[in-house]
This record gives sequence, C-alpha cells and structure tokens, in this order.
Amino acid sequence: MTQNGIECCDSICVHEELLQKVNAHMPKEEELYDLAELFKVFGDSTRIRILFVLFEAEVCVCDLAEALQMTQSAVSHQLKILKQAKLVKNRRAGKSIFYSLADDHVRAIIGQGLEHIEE
Amino acid sequence: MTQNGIECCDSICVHEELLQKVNAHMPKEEELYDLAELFKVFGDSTRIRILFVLFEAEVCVCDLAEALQMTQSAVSHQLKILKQAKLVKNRRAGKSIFYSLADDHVRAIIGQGLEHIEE
DNA sequence: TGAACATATGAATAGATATTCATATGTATG
DNA sequence: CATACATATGAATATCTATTCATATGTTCA
Repeated sequence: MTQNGIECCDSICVHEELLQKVNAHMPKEEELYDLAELFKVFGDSTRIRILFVLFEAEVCVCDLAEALQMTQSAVSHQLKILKQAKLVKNRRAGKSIFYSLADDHVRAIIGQGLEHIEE
Repeated sequence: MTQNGIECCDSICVHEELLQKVNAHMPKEEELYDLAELFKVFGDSTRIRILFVLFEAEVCVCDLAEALQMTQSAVSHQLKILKQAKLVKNRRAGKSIFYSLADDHVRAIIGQGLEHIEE
C-alpha cells in the first residue's frame, strides 16, 4: 500500500469502498439485461436502415422491402424484433400493415450514436 | 390505385416519391455499419455492467473483475471491445492499467436507453 | 537479472442470431 | 366461397460472439 492509498491490485487491497459504491449504484440484474437487449436491437444495420426509413414516413412492409432491397420475409422478421422492443408500432390498412416509429427515444438514441461516431 | 393514392402494394404502385426521399436521407453504407457496430457494443450486459462501474470511478482491471465477479481474461477481452469503440480510455500506473469513460456520450446513450425501458 | 504480479491475447467452444425457404394467417374482391 | 395478395412465422443453416484456458507481454522490485 502506498501513501495515497490508490495502489492496486493485491487481493489484500482491493478497493472495498469503491466496490460498495458500485454495488449501491448498479441497476438490478433485470434492468441491465433489458438495457443490453434494447441496444442489441439497434446493433444490426438492417434494423438501423429500417428505422431510418421510418424517420421519413409511415411505411408498409412491401415498400420497406423494396426500399431496402430485401426479402419480405427478412424485413418482417426484423420488424417483429423492433416491435417487441417497442421501437416501432403498426396499424393495418386493408391487406397492408403500416409501420411507424413508436416514440422519440428512437431518434434520440440514434442521434446520440451518430454524434459519437462522427467525432 | 385508390382516390387518395396511398394504397399499397402492387409492384405497379410502389411509392416512388417515398423511395426517393428515403434514399436522399439514408446515411452511407459505412455510416450505417459503424452505427450498428457502436450499438452492438452496448448490446451486451457484461459491457453495460463495466460501463456502470466506470460511471463511479476510474478502475483497474482487477478491481473490475472483482466488482463484476468475472475472470480477468473475460473483462480484458470486453475492455478491448469498449476501447476500440472509443467508449473507454485507459492509462497505465505501474503494473496496473486504469480504465475510465472516454466521453459523455456513453452516459447520454445509456441514459436514453434507460428512459426507454422504464416506460 | 529473475521472480512475482497485472494485463493482454490467441485459439477453441458453446450459444446466439440474421437470412432463406416453405408455408400459414388474414384480408379484399370478384 | 375461391382466389389473389400482403404479411407473419417456423425450421434450418451459416455466421458471429462471449467466455474459457493457456500463454505472452510488460512492469516492479529485490
């Protein structure tokens, strides 16, 4: 242990205070898991592209597939994931189903992400 | 085609205007990819937990391992990923290496994520 | 310099995931 | 009601990824 007391890492001198502070502020297991699951949804360029389309307008599945040059099935699978994460919502109009952004968190999160990578 | 012109989805009547608008605003392939890569880094509960520890203080690897009850190796591998994404930085102090948050985007992004899941 | 310690890293493995293909569900229309 | 169309979904596969294990790198100190 040195004068300032911040020396590391003998098992004897693990920083107990720090560990207690960390444990006090660490979210619960479930919240951490949900948070990771949410970001996982943003962590795929196909889904990111879908979200960028929805930034422009409410769109039906077949237009999404056309816009992104993807299979209807692939788009549909990803839309399901986006919907489960409550990032998009949909409504039926005849045979078609139109998707749109669920709320403004999507823009906010992607906006922050863009800021970070554009440094 | 119906009166209002927003009927979908015969190949004949894909919404050309929409597609053009989408293409005009869609980021480049590389930017989309980088964005997805960034969120992928947030999309793992181990890395989220590491970031929450770093919210409290600058910490060495062995304390991180202790705090999270993980192998030094596992922590080190994840720290590498966080560093590549420029979410954390490090400095050497003797034998130890201390990690800390690279900038405030990390807090902002996680904050937005927390807001979303807490609805 | 050599021993002990803190961290990094490569290879291997087990588990997760995006797309494809085939098909089911649900809706409008003749 | 039967057909065509738009979307959803289950299974299979190929790819990716987090952890583990063994070991390498880099630092301190005697």
